[in-house]
Amino acid sequence: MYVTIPTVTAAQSAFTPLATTLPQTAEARLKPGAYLYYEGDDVEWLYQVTSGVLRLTRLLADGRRQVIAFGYPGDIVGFPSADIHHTDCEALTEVRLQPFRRSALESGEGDPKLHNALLQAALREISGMQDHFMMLGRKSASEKLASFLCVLTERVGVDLGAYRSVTLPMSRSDIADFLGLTTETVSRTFTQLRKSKIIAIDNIHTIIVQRPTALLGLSLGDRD
Amino acid sequence: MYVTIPTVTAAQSAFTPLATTLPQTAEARLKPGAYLYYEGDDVEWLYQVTSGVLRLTRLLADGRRQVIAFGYPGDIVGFPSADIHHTDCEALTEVRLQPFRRSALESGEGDPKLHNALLQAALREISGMQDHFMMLGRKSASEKLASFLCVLTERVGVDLGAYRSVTLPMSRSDIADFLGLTTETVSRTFTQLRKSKIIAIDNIHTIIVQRPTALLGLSLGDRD
DNA sequence: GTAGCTCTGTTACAAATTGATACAAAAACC
DNA sequence: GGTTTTTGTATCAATTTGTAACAGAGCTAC
Repeated sequence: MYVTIPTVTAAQSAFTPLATTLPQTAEARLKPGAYLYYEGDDVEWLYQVTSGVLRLTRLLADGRRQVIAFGYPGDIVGFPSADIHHTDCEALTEVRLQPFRRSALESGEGDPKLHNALLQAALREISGMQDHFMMLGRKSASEKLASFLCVLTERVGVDLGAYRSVTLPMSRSDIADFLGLTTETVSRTFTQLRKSKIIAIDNIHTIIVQRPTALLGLSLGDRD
Repeated sequence: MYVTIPTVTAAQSAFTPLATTLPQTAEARLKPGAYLYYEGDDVEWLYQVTSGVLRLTRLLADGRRQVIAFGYPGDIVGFPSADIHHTDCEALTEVRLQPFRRSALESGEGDPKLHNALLQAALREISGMQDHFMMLGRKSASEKLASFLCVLTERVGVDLGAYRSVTLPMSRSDIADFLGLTTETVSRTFTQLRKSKIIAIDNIHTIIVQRPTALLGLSLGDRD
């Protein structure tokens, strides 16, 4: 899951199971904190998230960390490069996954439809990452956090009548490492959004969006 | 072309023409300033850069710009998502290109080897972009510019005996928009590198790397 | 060729944003 | 329930940006 232009991203990423005519491999399950794979591991499987949330990270030698993506239902994770994984992948919640053999992407023998679905997912991944470049390189702290909350709200938010609620299973430092900020800046920006009554913080992992239009405006760069 | 860990990136990206048993489509040529495609165009072709340099950009509604990548010899550009291009692509120099029909990537009929080569290029693209996330999100201005110069030096630098020279066909603002900085910061950082005798600036588009090891150190986060 | 113009790049200084540090409060974990 | 970890907030510092002035390269017209 990547973030820049909330409405566009949200629309295309609804959960659709990948089409295949073959019998599916049995579903995999992960408990919170469990790792699906590590950077450097050989790639044997790709996975489509069925339920729950994954976190993909990369580390620099000096300990700096970048969260590459969060894996939400419908997302495909585990694309190989030179046969190996290039991120760590950890479950943030209970996660259910549909595994696909790497050969389903790379050889296409057996099931051309599945092959094409995985290829299209890889191409969508490239486009989504390009969006995220814009976010990391050119957006301010408040634009970044507003974009993040907008996309999550549209994609996995719950309708509460007047408002909308969204659950954030990740920590503040996960959000910071995803958006290229420090945890303090994330915290400060949450507080600003709360004080301007755009959001309410029900508890640390539950945000109520009170003024979605204002949040969208902020994400697009309207001045506070 | 993406940038984070100089040595790794440089090694894998030497120019290798994609293997195909079919007759090749005639080479395409672009003059400096010519556009290969625009954001929103239908994708009919992918291209491998044979010689010259391309610049891929995305724009935000308010005019902010992100340079997504520079296309150097060996790079594949034009991966579609939802059938359309998601960046503008302009030639910075005279460019020669080998076109491949989009169907060579997507259907694979005709030439399985070419299909696989294009797929592997797409997967390398994903990994390269993940590297670049780290750069945009977690590196300082001097680390960014040092990384950029390191990668370019290794990939397209010219050996001058003791030193190494590299040509930068792009403008300072292109570099800024690639690294998520302002042109002033890029300019100031060039000056710092010059004053500390790590590089010399022969002319605006030609850099001499005098102390490659110091440059590599800077790119990895060693304190000035 | 060259005078004048435009665009790009450099530099200095002020301002703003973000980051670092410290500590209190809240939450999560045994 | 006590300990550890995470989060929030404040203050201060550092980095980066914004502004502005100027230098210089390249282009055009003459």
